[in-house]
Amino acid sequence: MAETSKKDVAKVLNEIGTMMELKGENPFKARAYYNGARTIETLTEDINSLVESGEIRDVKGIGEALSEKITELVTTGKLEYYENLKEEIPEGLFKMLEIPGLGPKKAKKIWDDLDITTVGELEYACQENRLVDLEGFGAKTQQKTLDGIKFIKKYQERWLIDDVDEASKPLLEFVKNHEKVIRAELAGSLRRHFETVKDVDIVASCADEDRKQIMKEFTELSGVDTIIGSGETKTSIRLESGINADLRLVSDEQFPYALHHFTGSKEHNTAMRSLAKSKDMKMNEYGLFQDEDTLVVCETEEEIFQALGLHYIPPELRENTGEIEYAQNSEIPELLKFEDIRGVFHVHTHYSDGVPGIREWVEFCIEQGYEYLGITDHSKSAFYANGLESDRLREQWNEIAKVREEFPEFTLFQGIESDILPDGSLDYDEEILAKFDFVIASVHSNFNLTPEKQTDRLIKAVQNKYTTFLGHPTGRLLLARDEYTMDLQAVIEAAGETGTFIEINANPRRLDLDWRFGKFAQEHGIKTSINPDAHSLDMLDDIRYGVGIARKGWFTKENVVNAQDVGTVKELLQMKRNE
DNA sequence: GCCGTTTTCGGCCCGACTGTTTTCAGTCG
Repeated sequence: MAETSKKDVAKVLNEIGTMMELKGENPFKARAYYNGARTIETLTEDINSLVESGEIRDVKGIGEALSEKITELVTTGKLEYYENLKEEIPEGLFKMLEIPGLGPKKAKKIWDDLDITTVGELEYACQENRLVDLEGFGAKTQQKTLDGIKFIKKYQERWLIDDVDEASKPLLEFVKNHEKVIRAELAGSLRRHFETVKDVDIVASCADEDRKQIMKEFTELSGVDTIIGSGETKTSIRLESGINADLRLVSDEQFPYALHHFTGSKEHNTAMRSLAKSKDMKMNEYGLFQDEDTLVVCETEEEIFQALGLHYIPPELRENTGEIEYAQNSEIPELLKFEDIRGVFHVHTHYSDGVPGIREWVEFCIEQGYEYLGITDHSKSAFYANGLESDRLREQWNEIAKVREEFPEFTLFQGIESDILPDGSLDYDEEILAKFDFVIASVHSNFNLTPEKQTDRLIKAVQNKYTTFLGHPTGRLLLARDEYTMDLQAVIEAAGETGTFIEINANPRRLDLDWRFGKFAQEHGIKTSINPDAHSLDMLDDIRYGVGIARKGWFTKENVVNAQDVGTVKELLQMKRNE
């Protein structure tokens, strides 16, 4: 049977929702499909077993109709209802919805009245001035559509987190240090440490009379390419890098509510407003209100949560994946912090494809305040990365021995990033593997095996007694390549059973393990490690992004190997081999 | 289409902004 992943199911449900809107169905019906998609996407249980046992019907948000459709999809790999809908709706309409300012209603109108079904035809129709005559459309809408088409052609929608993070720093510094600004914070998906980010969001408070001046100076900062829009409450700019940034100014009284609102996620906010409503309160970006319009005064975000009977929810957890229920029961765990990180695994040297030498790495780690380092160059199958054959391996081991003598206070672990071959074996024999203090096993080739074979491959790799860590488990390259198709949950379960750790690769292109599996992994006894996969000294700082993703995955310090002291780490690295 | 500690029917988060209108619909976050 072909394995249907949660992602596949969510994608189908989302598309059904969109198609319903394009057909002009009851919008709440469409929303039920969107909600269902999100629910499935964030399930921690295995969808196949939920369907098999019929428990899928008990999941909140999945009713009679959705459970039947999901069951058909999972058991047969197809869904007739969806196939039929797709017959009705032209594919190009989906692309049309990516145009800013163009939603399902307008797309439907364009399709119905002009019989246009692709972005290309739409562009042509705008140039021929044919949109202006449509009911509810006008000259401005037509021009905006044309601009929007240009925009999606020219700019990508999302950025890697490090690019936006860098772009945000001078902006935030300017706003925070502005003499007229009272408080300022980052908001948006950057504050939530989402793996990709759309733009920089900054929320700040000031006196009403100072708004104009602050906004003006914000648009005049160096690096600003275009002013997209500027009012007294919101200013949007585009930086020379192509990244957009929004500054919102509110009164200091409104600041905590605005900060919470613009931090999101949208789904978290929706759930929070529902909760407020159930307590006869109303929540929006200006405040939390009871008895119609009496403000529940809160100085900070913490107090807003408190007013709703909730434990504080860190921004990283605000994805509506159960954090509100946990907060109601005061079960939000103490998440990993950057300061907890005590050592580093997974760096490359010039022996394979890295830049620094071994001594250079050790000196830099000591300078950064770390207590230990585990070097991992590529193994012999990684020809593209100058992987180490056994003679060069011995050369490296000799140098490691020397450096260890030079720095007796620092612990240098001798590791390797071993390729997982297509059959699941590692690419050195046991005799050599036993000489490493630890092994990171990673897939670097043959990404397109069948899901069954890929899953078996990874399970066999984690079952190898020498595999200490599974490296970048999903294999995704953000904004560039999807994850391998396989059953990651089965791999995580196998890792849990064998005492294998799973890294969080902190490289901003990877951020892998995907945070969505963090809770599931911990429930299966998995420890992680925040590994920079650094090829140069400056990449060591990527650990920050890895910590963000670990927090997003609900990881606590105790489940993070490189947050432990060196004595504990030595024991952890030996544990699996001694069994 | 989903849901229910006042409900199995009648709701379903909220407000700004834009552009189209002359009181509102659609889009967005």
